[in-house]
Amino acid sequence: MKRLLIVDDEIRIREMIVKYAKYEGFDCEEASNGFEAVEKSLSKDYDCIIMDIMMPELDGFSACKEIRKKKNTPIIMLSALGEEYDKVHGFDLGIDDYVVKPFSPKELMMRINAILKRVQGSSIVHEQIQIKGLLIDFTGRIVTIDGQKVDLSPKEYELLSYLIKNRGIALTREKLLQNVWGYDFFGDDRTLDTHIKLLRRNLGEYGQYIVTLRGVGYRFEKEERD
Amino acid sequence: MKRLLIVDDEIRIREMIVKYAKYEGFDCEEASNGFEAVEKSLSKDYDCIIMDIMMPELDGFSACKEIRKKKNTPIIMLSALGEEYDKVHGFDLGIDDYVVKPFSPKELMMRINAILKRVQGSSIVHEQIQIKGLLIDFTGRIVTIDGQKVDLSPKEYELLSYLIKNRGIALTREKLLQNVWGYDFFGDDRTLDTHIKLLRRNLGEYGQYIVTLRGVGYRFEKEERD
DNA sequence: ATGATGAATTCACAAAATATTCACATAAAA
DNA sequence: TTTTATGTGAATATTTTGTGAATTCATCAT
Repeated sequence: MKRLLIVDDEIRIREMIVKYAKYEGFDCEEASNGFEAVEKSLSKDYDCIIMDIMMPELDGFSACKEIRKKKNTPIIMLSALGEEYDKVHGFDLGIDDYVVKPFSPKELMMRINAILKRVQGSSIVHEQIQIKGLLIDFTGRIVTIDGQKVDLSPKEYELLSYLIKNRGIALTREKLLQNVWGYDFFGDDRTLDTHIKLLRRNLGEYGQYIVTLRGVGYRFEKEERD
Repeated sequence: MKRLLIVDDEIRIREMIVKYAKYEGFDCEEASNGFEAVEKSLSKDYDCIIMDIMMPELDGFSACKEIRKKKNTPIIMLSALGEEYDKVHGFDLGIDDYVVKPFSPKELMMRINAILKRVQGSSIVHEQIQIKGLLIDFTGRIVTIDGQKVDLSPKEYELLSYLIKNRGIALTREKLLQNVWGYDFFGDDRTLDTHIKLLRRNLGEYGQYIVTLRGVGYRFEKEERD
């Protein structure tokens, strides 16, 4: 039986979803804020998480980000109409789908089923990007160089991911900080440099692919055609 | 139009796939064994390769390995039921997806489309302007002359950007200083000239495109130039 | 709780790269 | 020719990044 985690601060919404989900044969658990959601989802394996964006304590985006650090559980976001549309649409956080409130329970169930089917069918398919000998496996969160695993810290991995997913594009320092650190980073100027340094070191020869754009930021060099 | 390479020793399977793929708007080529597949895929750029595992001469895995030495073309493997173990093994070789035989053509098409979408995911449209051999890619912040990267300092790049975006238009020194430097530049008279000099030097033959308008400023020549 | 461990961040400089200035050469207008 | 504006190389100033060594944080096992 498929197990879902329903996250929303409004109990009425949770109950509504749970009711329909049970009817569809799902096993449901609930959480009323982001913290609970992160906690539960990391301690147990759910087949899918349905989570609201606006919540007290910890919002849906942040919770999603936290969960993604450790797990790949599919996540469907519930967003109020017009709320942070670009962010949801931006997909930076690894959201699998989103449903706009108010939604019909039927619609939501369809989305859940679609995702479960998709995930099932391709659960072994690893989303990955390869640049010559450098392979980033996003599904497994593994980076290898010529087949040898490279040990990266979480931040280094996040940074590399973002750079590589946007390879060939000039990324400003601000953009990098916003996307890898968060929308509220006000730390030291050298934090980014330091991580770039560590990343370059760990990537060995591939470190050169990270080119610095003076006065702007960095860019991961796109592989030239063969 | 997307180009596929279909590799299978059974002609009936190939034909079946080709038929559906053409219907979906793909351009198809075929190979009946691993050797042919390697040969073809290295001499041409395909958007995706669909390849059977069990084949005479050279099996799918070995062919995949060979291809990966040179190219990163997405590969979808076709595996007979019961080759489960091989699947996992296959992913280490850089296979992008697999489909179990017997499969529905629709399923295969979906996988192909999914992969093409994924691979092209990062290829967002780059805003760029080309003047003969001189290409300015604003998205990547890269300037190339006949495909060769040109190394420009931030100011040089900004200056070139502004000139080129306003090519064919006479730009006063004042306007250039205001737009490239800022509304509060009160430096030396020679600052602009010096940067123009450096820029011209770095642009080689294309330096001539920056024409000086005595008593006024500069203009980036629109097209013709002898 | 406590300490050990590894990661993230900060800090103070070092090292580059870039920008600006200056004195003078050159080239175009008057 | 004289005047005026632009081009240039070299010296100097400024800005931006890179780096190693703390320091702080967070996590985990004891």
